[in-house]
Amino acid sequence: MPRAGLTEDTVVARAAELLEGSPTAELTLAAVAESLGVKTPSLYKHVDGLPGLRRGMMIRAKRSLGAALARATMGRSRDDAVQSLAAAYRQWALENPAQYGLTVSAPDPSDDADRAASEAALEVLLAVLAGYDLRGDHAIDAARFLRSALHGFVSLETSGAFRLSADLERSYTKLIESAVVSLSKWSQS
Amino acid sequence: MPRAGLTEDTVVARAAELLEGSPTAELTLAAVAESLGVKTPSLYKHVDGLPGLRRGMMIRAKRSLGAALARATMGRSRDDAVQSLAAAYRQWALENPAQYGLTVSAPDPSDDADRAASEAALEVLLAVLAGYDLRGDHAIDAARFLRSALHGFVSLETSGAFRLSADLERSYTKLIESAVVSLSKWSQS
DNA sequence: CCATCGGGCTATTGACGTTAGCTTTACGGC
DNA sequence: GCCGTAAAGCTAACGTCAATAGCCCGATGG
Repeated sequence: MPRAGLTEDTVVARAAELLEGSPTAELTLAAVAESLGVKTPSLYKHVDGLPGLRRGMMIRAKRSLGAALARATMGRSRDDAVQSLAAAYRQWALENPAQYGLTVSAPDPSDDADRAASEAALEVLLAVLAGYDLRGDHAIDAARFLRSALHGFVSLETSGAFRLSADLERSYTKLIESAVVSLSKWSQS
Repeated sequence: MPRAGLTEDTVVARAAELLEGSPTAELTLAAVAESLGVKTPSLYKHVDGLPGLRRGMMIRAKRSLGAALARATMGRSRDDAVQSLAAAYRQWALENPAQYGLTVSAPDPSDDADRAASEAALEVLLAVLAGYDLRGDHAIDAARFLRSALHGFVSLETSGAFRLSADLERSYTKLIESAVVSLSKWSQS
């Protein structure tokens, strides 16, 4: 009998696929194992139980989102950068709706990998805001403002809370437009 | 042996308490039953299993939030109403952080009680926005905008995502201030 | 005082997470 | 090529929990 040849990455990746496949159903170790052609206890060789699997998926998702944001803002600044960041943020969430929720969870301060992934994503946002020359508390307020706007819209959209048929693209564009105006108004330069 | 004298309301209410008591731990029928001094199967006389319990908590939470918002906006209009609504929204979420997540879930169209509770809360927001005389798509965009801002901030705050020590009150106030400015700019009157 | 309704119980089943301990595969050193 | 070892995957077993079936008895109305 040949071996399955699993690694932590393959297990976590498959779990993420299953989660996207049926976002309503609860993710179970049994389902992941079966999908990999393996018995449940074997997963414990690669992942520290269900909590470990969830943690793996969370970090994976945060890294992926952070990378997408970084890609979107390279070579751009100010309003241009904010709009590109906002578009990438929403696009990633729509492509990975089930994983999006994982990216929001506050990082465990004692978990280095988690902290690093979370901070990397946050850095992108702060780098973009740096273009507006905001100092001290103003910078913090602006970061919270932008995060709230992005997360709020995307979270409501992916959870199906926007039920009217009106164009979501336009609503989002207007939201970002307004945010940009506010940022510019707060800007020192 | 005297009876416990349970009703659906007492069961759901106790479940909500337990959820607030330890938001991390998963809510279990066994825990609810034990907390009520009753065996697990007895709960099925009042609640349709775990899904039914969750549904009950969700509707309860939506109603409570909707009522708080309605109270906050009575006798107010425009910026005054928006600010009062925003404060009430955040306050409710901070007082019921674990239940807050339940209020966001999109209503099941086939569940009348759920739909009614969700729409009642939405009505409050629409009533407030009516003061700005927004027509058609503009009204929808504005509703989405305001909801996104409120939910985004509150959701990030209750999940512990804002880790810097800077004053959250001030950040929220500025967020709402900016939102109000945008609404006024879109207003026809 | 009795009949009925229903609230709470016991017993049981099945799914799942988790641990312990075994088997066997793959691989490095000789 | 051969062997020793680390680890991958397995079986067996246990505990927890959701859920269903069926019973008992407490409460209430006539």
